[in-house]
Amino acid sequence: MSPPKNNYHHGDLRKTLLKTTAQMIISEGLEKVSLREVARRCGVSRTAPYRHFKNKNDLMCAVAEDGFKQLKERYDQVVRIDVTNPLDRLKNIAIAYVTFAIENPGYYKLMFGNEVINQDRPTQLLEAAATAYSVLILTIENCKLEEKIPYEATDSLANAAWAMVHGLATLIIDGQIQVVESESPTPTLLTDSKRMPLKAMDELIHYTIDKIINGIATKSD
Amino acid sequence: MSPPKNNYHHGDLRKTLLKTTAQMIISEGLEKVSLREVARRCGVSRTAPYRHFKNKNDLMCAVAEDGFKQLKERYDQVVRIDVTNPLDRLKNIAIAYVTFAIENPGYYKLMFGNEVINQDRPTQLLEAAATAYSVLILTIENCKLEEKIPYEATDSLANAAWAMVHGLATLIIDGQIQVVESESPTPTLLTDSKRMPLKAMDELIHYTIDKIINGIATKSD
DNA sequence: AAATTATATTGACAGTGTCAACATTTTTTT
DNA sequence: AAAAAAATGTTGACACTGTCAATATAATTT
Repeated sequence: MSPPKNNYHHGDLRKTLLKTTAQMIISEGLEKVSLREVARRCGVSRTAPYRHFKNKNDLMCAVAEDGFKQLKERYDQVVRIDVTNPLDRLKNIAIAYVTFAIENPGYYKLMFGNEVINQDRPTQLLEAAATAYSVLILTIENCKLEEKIPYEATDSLANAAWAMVHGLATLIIDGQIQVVESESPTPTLLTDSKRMPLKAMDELIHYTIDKIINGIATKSD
Repeated sequence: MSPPKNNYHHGDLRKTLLKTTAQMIISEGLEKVSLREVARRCGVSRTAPYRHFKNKNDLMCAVAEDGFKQLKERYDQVVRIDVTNPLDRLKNIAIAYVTFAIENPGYYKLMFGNEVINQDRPTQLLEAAATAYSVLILTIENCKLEEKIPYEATDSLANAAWAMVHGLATLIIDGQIQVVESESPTPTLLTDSKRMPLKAMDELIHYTIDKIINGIATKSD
């Protein structure tokens, strides 16, 4: 109620914990996030977070939930764009997905990996994930209606499409396909094919997504 | 030289450490592997491993190297199989890749993630990875020669193919696409599309790989 | 036999997540 | 308004982790 506060009770710790964790993921990286360090940065003791979250997993799940909402936001922006061919919308969704991963690698690993978050995920998180996923489902269903995609099970199509863009995203953010500034001046090994300049990286993304859409749009048998 | 040994010097610790680490990855899971526990199981003190490996990263890299050799072995087995259409060989490679990941999730995450292994990987590891990768390269080049794949840059084609199967593999082993025993009796949420019986999982793998091959085999523009 | 090298050990430090026990503040109930 | 209850925060402790320095022992070389 009164602004100065007694300084024992923080006042809005839950929100501050979430914000601080998000900032740490963005600037320091997901693996650097520790409950103790987050608490430290909130100016609070090591165990204070336990009054607002069951444990670290619980806190991270809440952050991941927000991540899915952000991703959904991007999807919505894409869906608003008019397209003549619904496959273009599917392609735009794919690009938005990979772009999100590249711009928020920490968030992405948190949301789609299970190194930080374990398997018991709260309903809210599952719902946020499902909500984002539903955009893909709807987009695919629309493609089917306009006969741009074979009339196969939407779930299978969605899983396949998801798997493919997920692979592209993770390979890039895990540094398996490396981005370098210019043409690599030191051709050391055969692994050079995985190191490529920024422009080439962008080309690879579009190239791969084209292949993905092609694959999805082709009947499989 | 003499079999009984003095029991202070282990005798063959390096090899034992590698074997024990591999066993732990397989039975306990990658994230459960700690240097101290490995040492414990080898009946040796916490810091003994440091006489044989620079640090934990170095040990894990050596294990990962072996993983790439195992993967290469599987590729070689696949390549020995005769096919009329070279695309079938590419498909078999893809299946071998995903199967390896599902059967050895710990190894796979070690090899293709960067949670355990950091970015400075020894040359030997890079070489083992490149050797396995070269099988994919050769298979693709063969497809191009027989005009089953458009004549685009092999690197781009390989990266695209790799990304797609990598996504399928990681989604499965990270439990994002769940395997359940029977038809799920409790239809809780929309997320049900991701939980599927074992047979369906196998079908999804083949289905997705078909899509991937289709995509690769289609000219992109 | 002596010196050197390889190998293994204990002690220590700075981290981590999480629990129990305790303190303080806020809210609710009497 | 006073008392009880609930919410929120703190310190101490435990069992882990990776890694370093200093030390001890065994094997090898000189």
